[in-house]
Amino acid sequence: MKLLTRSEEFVLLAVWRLQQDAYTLNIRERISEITSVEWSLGSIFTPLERLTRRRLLTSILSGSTPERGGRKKRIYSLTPDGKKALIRIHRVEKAMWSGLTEILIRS
Amino acid sequence: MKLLTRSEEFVLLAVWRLQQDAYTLNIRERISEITSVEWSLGSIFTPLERLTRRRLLTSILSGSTPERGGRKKRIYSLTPDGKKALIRIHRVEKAMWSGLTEILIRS
DNA sequence: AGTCGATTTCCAGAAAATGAAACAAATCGA
DNA sequence: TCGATTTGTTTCATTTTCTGGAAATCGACT
Repeated sequence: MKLLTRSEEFVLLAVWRLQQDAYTLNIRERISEITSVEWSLGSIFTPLERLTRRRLLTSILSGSTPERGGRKKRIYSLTPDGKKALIRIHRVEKAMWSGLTEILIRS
Repeated sequence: MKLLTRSEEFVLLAVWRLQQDAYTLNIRERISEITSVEWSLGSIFTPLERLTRRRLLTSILSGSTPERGGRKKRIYSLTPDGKKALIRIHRVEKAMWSGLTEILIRS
């Protein structure tokens, strides 16, 4: 199985963190905040779609909220495979950085 | 400035770790080992080229070794910008994972 | 010269990322 | 009720990256 790309990883992490608030616009905002980079809608929606197709994510259409413009949101959530993929990339990243962190940052 | 892609990150880390032994074939082997995934030559060479073009890496042609077939290797090394990029992605990853690591792995 | 082996470099097709625009549905106010 | 406004999703064309494999290099050996 392939490793997650960067945006796949970020999208999965944001979904995990946002729980029942995990819909496209929120996910994008969260990722933009944390990375200090502007992410366009396409850059979030494309991986969301792909991850759903591969069954690392599922989604349901929520009821609409009574705010102005508050239409139905598509709420995403992690599948067991999504969690596994996150755990795997986390392990690989850790191994890849092992021993280098302190040295690099001090140098 | 853009964030590093996954393969860019891995390539930079491998170069950093391998020091004077950081040439294409070695880099590929190292990354394949740690990730448990087969990386083709193209998958390593392409980011090496791109990172060099962007001045996150430099390279020199080493003297050849006296083994049979031992032609000159191209040895890569990190530039200050390369180190900065690594530090940056590390910070972002840390923020992105903050608080989630234990929960995810236990769940 | 010819062959072998280590290594680099090129290339074409596939996949992913990007930015912008189109589409949809709910609310509000005149 | 109708149009303007707001929140949200989806589509699309273009560019950038990734991928696997094949070709080109070049030193060493015979």
